[in-house]
Amino acid sequence: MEKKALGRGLATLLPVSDATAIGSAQTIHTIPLTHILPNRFQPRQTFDDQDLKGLADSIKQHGILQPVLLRRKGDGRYELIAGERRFRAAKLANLSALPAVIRHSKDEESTLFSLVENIQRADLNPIEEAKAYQRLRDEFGLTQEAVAERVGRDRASVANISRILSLPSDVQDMVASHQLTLGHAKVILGLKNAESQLSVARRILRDRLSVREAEQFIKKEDRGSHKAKPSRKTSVTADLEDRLRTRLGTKVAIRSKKQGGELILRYYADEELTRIVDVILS
Amino acid sequence: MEKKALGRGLATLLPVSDATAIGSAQTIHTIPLTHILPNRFQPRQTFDDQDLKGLADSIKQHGILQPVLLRRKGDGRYELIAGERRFRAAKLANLSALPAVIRHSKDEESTLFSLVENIQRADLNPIEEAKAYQRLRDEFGLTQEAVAERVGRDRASVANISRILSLPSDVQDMVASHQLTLGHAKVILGLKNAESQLSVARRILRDRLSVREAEQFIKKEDRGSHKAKPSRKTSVTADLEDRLRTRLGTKVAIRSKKQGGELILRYYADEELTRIVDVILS
DNA sequence: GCCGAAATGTTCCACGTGGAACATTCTTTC
DNA sequence: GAAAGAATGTTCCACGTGGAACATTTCGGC
Repeated sequence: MEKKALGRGLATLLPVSDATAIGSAQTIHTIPLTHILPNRFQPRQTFDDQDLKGLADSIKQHGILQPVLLRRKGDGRYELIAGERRFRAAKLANLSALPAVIRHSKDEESTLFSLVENIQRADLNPIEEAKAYQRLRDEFGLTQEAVAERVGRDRASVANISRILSLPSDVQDMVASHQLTLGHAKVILGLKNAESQLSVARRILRDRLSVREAEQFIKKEDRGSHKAKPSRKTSVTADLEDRLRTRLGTKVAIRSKKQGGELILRYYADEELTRIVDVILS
Repeated sequence: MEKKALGRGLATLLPVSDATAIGSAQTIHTIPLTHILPNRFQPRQTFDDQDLKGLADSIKQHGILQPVLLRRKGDGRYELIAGERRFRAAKLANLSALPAVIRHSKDEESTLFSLVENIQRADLNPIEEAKAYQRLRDEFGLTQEAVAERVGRDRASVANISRILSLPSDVQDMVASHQLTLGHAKVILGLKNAESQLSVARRILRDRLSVREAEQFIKKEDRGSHKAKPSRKTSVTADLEDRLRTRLGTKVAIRSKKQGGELILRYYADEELTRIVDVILS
C-alpha cells in the first residue's frame, strides 16, 4: 500500500516551483521499481548508456527531483507515462522506489465518482458496502481515511464494515440476508477461529441474541477457551468487583461515567434481590 | 371521528347477502345526520309524506337495513349519493345518525395513494411527517391504526409523531430544522405548559442534552413544580429502593428484566464508590 | 348513566448504529 | 535496529429510534 507521506528526505529535495509535477491536488506516492512497467508505447527504444550513468550518479547524490508519471494497471502495478530515463537511471543507482504521481484516466475518474455515488445512495447490505469500500481501496489506492471522506463516514466505521469480509462466507451470507446485523457481525469478529465464529453466529440466530447479549456471550466463550482478551478495566475496579461478587454471591459490574458511575448488582429472581438487599441492610 | 365498528346492534341487523352495500373492503361508518347534506343533483324534489312515515315506522322498529351512500365534502360533511328516502325517514324517526358507506372518488383514491407513497419515500423531517399523517386522517377519515398500516409503522409511532404538532411553533421549528430530534420533542411533550416547553427546549439546545438527559431533567422539573407523574414502579421495589437509598445515601434504582434484573447504585466520585463498597462489605 | 370496545395518548427503555478511544501494524528515515 | 508518524485494527458503549406496555378518552348500545 503506497504511502501518502514522503518522509522528510524527499520532501525537502523537491523544488517548490515544479508545478507540473506537484499540482494543487497531486499526491506523490513512493512506488517500488518492481511495480513499474515500461510504457508499451514508448517510441524511444534505446537510451544512451553514458547519459543514464550520469543521471544515475546525480540521483545518487541528489535523489530524484521530479516524480515520474504513472498510470495504474489495475493489478497493483503501474505503467510509465513519463520519466523513462529517470526510471532506468534509478535502476542503475540501485534505488528500490521512485517518487511518482499517479494519473487517473478519465474513465477511472468516472468510475470512482459512480462508485462513491452508488454507495451513498443505494440501500446496500453490509457485505455489499464492505465490498464497495474494498473496491475503492484496491482499484484507486485510497486509504480508509480517503474512502471515509468520500462516502461521508468515519474512518473507524469504514474499517469496521470492511472487516466483516474476513468472516466465514456462511456468516457473511447471514449478514447479507439481514439475519444478522452489522453489530452482531462485529461482535463475532472478536472470535479468532472460523469454526467458533460460525457456531456462535448460529447460536445468535437460534436464541435471537441481541448485540449486547452476543457481546456478553463472546466474553464468556473467551473466558472458557483461555483466550480472554485484556480487559480495559483498571485493577482497582476489578478488585472491588471481585470482593463484592464474593460477598454478595452475584455478578457485579462497576461502570464509570463522566461523573462517577454506576455499581450494578445483577439478580436473577426476586428472592435473590431480597437476599442482596438484606445483605446490604444488615 | 367516525367509528369503524358498528356496535352489536346494527351489525346483527344488516343482511349478510347485501353485497352492493357491504363490499369486501367496505367500511360502514355511523354519520350524524347533521353532517349529511342532500344531494345537489337529486332529480327527485318531492317525497310522499305517507311513504316516508311508513319507512320511519319501519326504521323505528328494525333500524336501517341498508347503509346510505355518502361522498366526503372535505369540510367534515358528506353529500348523499344514494339513500335520500332513508335519510328523510331517519329524520322523521328522530335518529341522530345513519349507517353509511363513504365512497371515495377516483381523484381521492389517487391522492391517498400519492400521499402514502410520498411519506414512505421522502426524507421528511418529523414535522412534515406529522402533518402528512394528520392530512391522511383529516381528509380520508383514517384512524391512526389505518395510517400506520399504510405507511408501515406501528400505531403508537404514528401517535407519537402526530403529537408533536401540539408543541409551540418555536419548538416545532427546532424539530423541523433538526436542531431537536423527535426523541427530544417527545420528552418535551411531557410538560403541560407551553412556556416551560419552550424554555426546556432552549435549555436542551444550550446544554446539548441527550434524550436521556432531557428525560431526567423533565423528571426533576416536574418534581419541582409539584406535578410529579405517577411512577410505574411497583410499591415493593419502590420500598426496597427507599430503604437502600437511606442506608447507602445515594441514588438507587431497581430495574427488572426478562430474567431477574439489576440493582443499580449510583456514585458521583471514586471516594463515594469506596464508601458504598465499604458499607456493603462491613 | 353504565359498560365494553375501539381509538388515541403517553412514558419508558431495549435496541442496533456509529464511532470514540485505544491498540497494533506498517512505512520511512536515520 | 530504533524512532516517529501514518495507517489500520478492535472493543466498548452512548446515542436517538421505535415501539411495548400501559393510561386515558371516545363512542355506541342498552
